[in-house]
Amino acid sequence: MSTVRATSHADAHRSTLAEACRLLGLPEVAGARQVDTTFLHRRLKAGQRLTSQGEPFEALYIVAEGFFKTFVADETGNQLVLGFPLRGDLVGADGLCNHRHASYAVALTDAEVVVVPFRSIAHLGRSLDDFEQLIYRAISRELVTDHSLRSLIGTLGAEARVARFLANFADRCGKAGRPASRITLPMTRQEIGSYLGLTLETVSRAFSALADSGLVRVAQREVEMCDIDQLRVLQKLHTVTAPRAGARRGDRPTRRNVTWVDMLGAAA
Amino acid sequence: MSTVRATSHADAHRSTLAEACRLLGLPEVAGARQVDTTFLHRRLKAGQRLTSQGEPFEALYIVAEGFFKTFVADETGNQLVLGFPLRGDLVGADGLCNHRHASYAVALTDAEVVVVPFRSIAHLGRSLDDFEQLIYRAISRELVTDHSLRSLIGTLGAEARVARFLANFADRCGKAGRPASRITLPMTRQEIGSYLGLTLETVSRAFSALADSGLVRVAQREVEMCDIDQLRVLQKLHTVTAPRAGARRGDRPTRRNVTWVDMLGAAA
DNA sequence: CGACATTTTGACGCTGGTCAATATTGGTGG
DNA sequence: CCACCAATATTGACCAGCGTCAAAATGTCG
Repeated sequence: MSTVRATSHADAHRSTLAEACRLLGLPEVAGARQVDTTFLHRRLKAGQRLTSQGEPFEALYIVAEGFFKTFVADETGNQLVLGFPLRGDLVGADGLCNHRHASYAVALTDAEVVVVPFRSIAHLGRSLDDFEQLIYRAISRELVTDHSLRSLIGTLGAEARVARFLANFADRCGKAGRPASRITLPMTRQEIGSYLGLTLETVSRAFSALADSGLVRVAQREVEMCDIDQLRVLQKLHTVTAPRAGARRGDRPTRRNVTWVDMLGAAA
Repeated sequence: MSTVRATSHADAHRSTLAEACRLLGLPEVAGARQVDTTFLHRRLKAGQRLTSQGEPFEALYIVAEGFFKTFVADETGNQLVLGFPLRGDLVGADGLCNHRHASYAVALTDAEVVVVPFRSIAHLGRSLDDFEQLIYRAISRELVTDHSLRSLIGTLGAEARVARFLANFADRCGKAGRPASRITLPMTRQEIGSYLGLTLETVSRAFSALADSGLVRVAQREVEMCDIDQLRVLQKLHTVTAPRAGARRGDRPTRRNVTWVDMLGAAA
């Protein structure tokens, strides 16, 4: 169940309403099976846009595979990252308000989404009143996650933000059916920084600090979570921590060339 | 719960669906006049709670009069302010997701809300399919405002945050039918700071700095906006220097974020 | 009038932004 | 296959914005 949802046979390009419920992680709506409505899928390659700020709102999207980033662009053109949707997340809900998308959504990897057309939202509810509740709850969940992010940015220090971001992202990867302990980040340090309200340098330093304290192993975008629970609760992690078992940084400059596989082998 | 009963007796006011639309500032739904459904009002005194984190979700609320603050409380008990809803704003949408309220809503002044019961959301849509769109758009608007706040906190300095907060709050007061140039803040400095991710001292200093530069006049909670447009676009205001268009904190040179432009171009 | 909450202002230190140099990766062409 | 280049990551040095601690001023309510 790693890739495309098993929509029976060859054409895997459509999803039933019941499958959409499971994908969202919400309890299946009553009577979903009687409805023969199916939703079209859409594939995107890395770098492709799904929505654009200001463009007419046509549909909601449920991520079925791959990673996205959503962001707004201010007047000067630089972007502020709002989130990193992955499998099971809703994309495009901010377009309902003015019938115009209020943010960009770009695929960070090859991806696939379930397309929920605006017409379906408007009319399917007439024949199936549980469907609307599904959408309500999905949008409402967006609000809740947004608020928890606000508490992250508003109160915590840089290292704690990065730590919780990693724990949160790993959890979501786990729920999406991927291994949660070893992840490959689909986004750059700059994008993480924009998301957390930090600069890319600070993010990089935070990664190093977390690695020094043994909570994670980092090699570029490959991250292994050594102590997820600690990451999740981390409030403060000062610079100079206790000497950790393992390689001390700085004693072998050229030893840095260890690959990701090498590190895993050495640890075992 | 008991408070509902307490205020529901006798002279409690009611609103029609069309009135709710006007209150929300959204285009009136077609066929709204044919429906005889009316929504009960509920009055609150200053300090009274409208929703509580964790309590069962029963209804959405549209603020008709007065000011609120919404906040979440972490494990240690101190609160993080999420927003300051006033007339026309939706309150309680984060409860749709898990049928439990995810935040507190407390009246900062004597207030009045329109109660939209959960049952109405679920069943009225059947008989009037435009009604659900009204709720969709109201919730979606919450998302959009949340995102704009994120950009505020993530990128701007303390004085710019306070300046834009004042401009934004004044605008909303204007839309709510109050004079926008002279407002009485219903919240404390600490609550503003929590909302903006700052300490109360920093908020106070920002007020003084803005007053020194002549953009506002501040006397405790009485604020007079002398130059709202300047406040709205303020990005940096160091000390007593004239407001010059300089680089904002957290900004990077334009050449460094060519990535998203490339992405947009490539994806088109 | 007195106790308390809120606000203002000051001094100091640390976190994190800024500038800068280097290392690593990935892609392209000779 | 290797040289070359752009994008990304890492690390260091510097310092300023904002949090922290502290005290005084102003406002509020009994």
